[in-house]
Amino acid sequence: MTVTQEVTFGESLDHTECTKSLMAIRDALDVLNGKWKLQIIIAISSGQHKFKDIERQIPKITPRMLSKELKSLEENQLLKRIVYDTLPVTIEYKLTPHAKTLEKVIAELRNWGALHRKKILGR
Amino acid sequence: MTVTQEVTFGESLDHTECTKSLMAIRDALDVLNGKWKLQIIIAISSGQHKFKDIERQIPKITPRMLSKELKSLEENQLLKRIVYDTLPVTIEYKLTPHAKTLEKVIAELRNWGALHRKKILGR
DNA sequence: GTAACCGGTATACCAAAGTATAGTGCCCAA
DNA sequence: TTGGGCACTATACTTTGGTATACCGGTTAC
Repeated sequence: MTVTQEVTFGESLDHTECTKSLMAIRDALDVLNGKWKLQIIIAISSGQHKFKDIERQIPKITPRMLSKELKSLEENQLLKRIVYDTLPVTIEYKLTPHAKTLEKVIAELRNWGALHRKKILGR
Repeated sequence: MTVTQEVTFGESLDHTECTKSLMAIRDALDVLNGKWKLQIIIAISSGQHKFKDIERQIPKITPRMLSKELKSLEENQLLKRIVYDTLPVTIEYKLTPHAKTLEKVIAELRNWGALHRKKILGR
């Protein structure tokens, strides 16, 4: 005998628990959101640490957006701006260990995104 | 002896692989993005299936946004709009099994979001 | 000295996302 | 018959996100 099972989402949570979860999820999404953040993270991860190098690696990004997004990522402690006391000063952007903790999230997003793509484009 | 380890992001990927991954991640983020989508999913998951009921459960949402977001979620096959041939017609929004597959992603986002919150607000 | 590179900032603009407010057509109950 | 609920849509507006273009001060290479 087959009955239509209600599709629910995780265990039901009481109101405050639910609000807390929602805030956490929003926080995570906000950190990753924006047209360029992921590409910047990838560029740095792939070995580009200088402003101009990152700019060159990401097609069409403007210095304004790069500057903005670097600041946002730094505020979120995903990267650190390091000033070397050379002449002229050199500046490097490096991912922090905290950025590393994003890996699992990103892997899940990638997996689901790929699954979703198949689903929508008709396997 | 301690050396500063380079923080990299997953295994390095070649360019096409990387672009594919990026697209998948973007797809996933886009599905969840928007101020109201998660709350709508939660409302439906928690048993509200009618337009007005969902609207009442989500404070401050306007019917315009609810309508838009429901359409977006339906396009992404996360929910289905079911029209019952009653008088007057009743309409119900139900999550699909595909929505269920989002659970792991959302759990990861929630976990990381909570971790991040602690990190930023100074444990 | 002047042209070019680095690491950005400033100003103006444009487009997407979200809000506010009102109104539609249908049904039903009093 | 009129007032209310349901499931929305329409129009106008504001806010946020992103683009385009130009420029800045300091440093080196010619």
